[in-house]
Amino acid sequence: MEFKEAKDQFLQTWGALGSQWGINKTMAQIHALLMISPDSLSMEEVMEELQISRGNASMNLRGLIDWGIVYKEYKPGERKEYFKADQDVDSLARKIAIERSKREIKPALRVLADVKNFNDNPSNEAQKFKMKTEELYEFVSKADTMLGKIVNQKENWITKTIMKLMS
Amino acid sequence: MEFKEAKDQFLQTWGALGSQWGINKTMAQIHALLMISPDSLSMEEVMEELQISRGNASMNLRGLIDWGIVYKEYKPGERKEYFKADQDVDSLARKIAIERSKREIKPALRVLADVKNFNDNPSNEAQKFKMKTEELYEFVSKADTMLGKIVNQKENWITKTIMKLMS
DNA sequence: AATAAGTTTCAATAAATATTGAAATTTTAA
DNA sequence: TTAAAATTTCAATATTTATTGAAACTTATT
Repeated sequence: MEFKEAKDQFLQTWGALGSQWGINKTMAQIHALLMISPDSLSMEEVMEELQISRGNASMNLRGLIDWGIVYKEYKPGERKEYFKADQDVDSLARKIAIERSKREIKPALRVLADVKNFNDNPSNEAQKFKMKTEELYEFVSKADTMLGKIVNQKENWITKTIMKLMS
Repeated sequence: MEFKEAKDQFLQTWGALGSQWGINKTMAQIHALLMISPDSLSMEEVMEELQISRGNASMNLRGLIDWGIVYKEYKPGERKEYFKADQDVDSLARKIAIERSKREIKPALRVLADVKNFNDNPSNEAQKFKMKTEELYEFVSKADTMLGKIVNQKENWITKTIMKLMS
């Protein structure tokens, strides 16, 4: 396989993976592109490489900056902005995990906490509901804690986690 | 909050959570509904409760059965089919994890394994690409292993994992 | 074997999401 | 200031994904 071909396939695959794990396709692709680029890239270069519009590039670059995984860079004597990705693979995963917990899991937990305390009602159906929602609340809550624990170990968290799980 | 209201809100929330974690909204809602129901439900009942069409109910029930988290039940003297969910919360999460690994992570890994061995090329860009794709391959591969380890502990895997991560 | 009850399929449609492109805005250099 | 360069915004459009509903099919009953 030639380099150009390999690169394109990589960008496609990483985009698809990203869109399945909570960040959209273009965002994942831009991030991937910046990751593998030796130098920081201008918006033009990103547009060109991924064949996307200016608006799309602008919005998704901002998105990545909001997520804290891409940074702006200014080159001396140059007017335009350049972008570079956080070089650390782990930090991408960590930030996705944190963000998803905040945006999805925590809000869902609040609702679960709420509904499991509905005005009591002695019917069989209501009793089972209470039981199950309590169980689900516990489960989601534990899963969220687990995610936090995995991801908050400072470095090499995947390796560390696997090690601990060996025992 | 009244029971009916609590139930509806629960079904909504669980559906939203599901759709963010790789199973579609209706599927997650049907599963949730079956989980909290004391008795198994007919397709009619599912349609009625969630206000969805027959086709939708049929396809998503089949999907849940394919995933192995919902079962058909036949009541003596009754012609229609009834459905009940696996009562175990853990098994839902376990099956989602297994399925996602199989459908998304493993295929992506195959591509990564492939592209990182492109026909070598001494340019700076190509060298960095090689380095990063190798790194990403390692990362995804470890993450997949970790997911497998977490989920393959037989019972109480979340609790066990949290315990191990405490040390 | 005919018919009614129940289920599945799938083309058509709707809903949700992502992308474009050009006008409006902001920034910088002369 | 002014004007060119760069970026952002957002209504229009395209794409993707989910849902409907009715015809086709399957299964059970008489």
